[in-house]
Amino acid sequence: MSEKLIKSLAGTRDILPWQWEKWHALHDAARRQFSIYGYGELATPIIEEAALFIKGTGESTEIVEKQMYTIDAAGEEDSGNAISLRPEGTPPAVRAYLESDLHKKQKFQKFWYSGPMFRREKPQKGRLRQFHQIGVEAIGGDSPLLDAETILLADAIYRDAGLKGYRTCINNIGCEECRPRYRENLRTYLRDRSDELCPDCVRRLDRNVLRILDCKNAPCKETVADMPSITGLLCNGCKDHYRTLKTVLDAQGLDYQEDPHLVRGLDYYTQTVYEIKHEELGARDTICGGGRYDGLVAQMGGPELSCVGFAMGVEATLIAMEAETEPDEATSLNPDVYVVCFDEPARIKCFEQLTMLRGAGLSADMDYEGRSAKAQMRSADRTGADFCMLIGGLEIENCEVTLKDMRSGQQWKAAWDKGADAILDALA
RNA sequence: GUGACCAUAGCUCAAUCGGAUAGAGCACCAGACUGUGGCUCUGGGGGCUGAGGGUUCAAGUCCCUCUGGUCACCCCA
Repeated sequence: MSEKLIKSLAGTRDILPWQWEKWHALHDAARRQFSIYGYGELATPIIEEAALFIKGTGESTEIVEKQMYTIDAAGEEDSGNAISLRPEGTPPAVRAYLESDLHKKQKFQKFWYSGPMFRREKPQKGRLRQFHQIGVEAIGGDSPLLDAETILLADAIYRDAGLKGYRTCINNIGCEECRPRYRENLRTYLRDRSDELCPDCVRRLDRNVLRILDCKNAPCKETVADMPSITGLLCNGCKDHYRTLKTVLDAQGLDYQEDPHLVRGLDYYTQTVYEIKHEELGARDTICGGGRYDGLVAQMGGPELSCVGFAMGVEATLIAMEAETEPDEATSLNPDVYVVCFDEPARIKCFEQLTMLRGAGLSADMDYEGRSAKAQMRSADRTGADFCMLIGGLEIENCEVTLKDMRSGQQWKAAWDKGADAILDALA
């Protein structure tokens, strides 16, 4: 073994058998709520044409510019066949919707998806290069009720999963009409005060003014705090949309807060944007982010359609869930029966009983390493077996098995072919 | 991508100023208990000190590079 061990790539993780419980708790909660809310499951490939994300996610976004894993499928430079590992789920969902002509059958569709996404960035806790998202896309509806529905859905999933210390922030960043107006407004306002801004924000003036709103530097925050918020500059349509959304959320009793400085990173968001944050996560505290993307479908060559959606970060959410609960023991398999072999000649007969137990639908296991009876009992105890079936020369001679209740310590005998029945009776 | 900090047994951590064979708890294995788990006691296996180079009589300890992680930034789930 002088070979050097190959390790997993930076920012990628294995999920080991005992780590699945929380993972499934979240996914099961999500599936329950998707069914209740009427969202259909959609799976799309992990690889897509790079152009899908360049057009969809946005050419100038950091994700597309620097973080996409892209290879040239034809093995040639500029062959036009570049394919990418998906960095996010929305463009593929829209692509699938358009490609399957679903909009011609029924314009309005609601989907959910879950799976791995890939972004080449510096790994950190809850921020991996292969990470997982659970997301929804409601395509073809412009009602603020739909915005409310997705927000309530995300909340329902978290409540169902037992998560507590999170808060929901919402904002409206304007439509194609009023956002450019606001952006210009913001730019002229801040340009006069550029000496108060950090170097990053000076750069943002031209590239992405809205991002200055959630800069973490104190001086920038102060400068921005005096700004007229976008809420006052929204067009009437956006104002109405936002007001209705809040009315609906209020009526549902959802605990949320307005954050006029909430801005999302992707280009395609319009109007409603929201984030769910968790207190345990530190600076990067968003566990779910979403909003409306009314221009995206048309931009990708489809009809003019309005959409809303969100994406939950699975790893980030799991960190939040783990922070809230006591670190519990590694989950064990808890078989119904563990078969213990007293002597070597009995081993094959033990396996015979093991198969019978399994055939009866009981979860059962045994030792395969030829260890002592004592060691086998320890294994039985550690895996959390409810019963042991003990077999040695004595039992085989008498054509019976010895059974032991691991909680009470009581032992009794059963006929060789009645072992499984005896366990089933004891379990009932 | 930028900056800072960190890396010692399966896990959590020790190791004085650069000094001798790198220790402890937990976990694991075995015995006490000859056909039986938990509790107790006793013993045992386990380490290229993340990898590679350098300084030195001497490196876990100092310097450089790499890898990985953590934190903040960029950005975002």
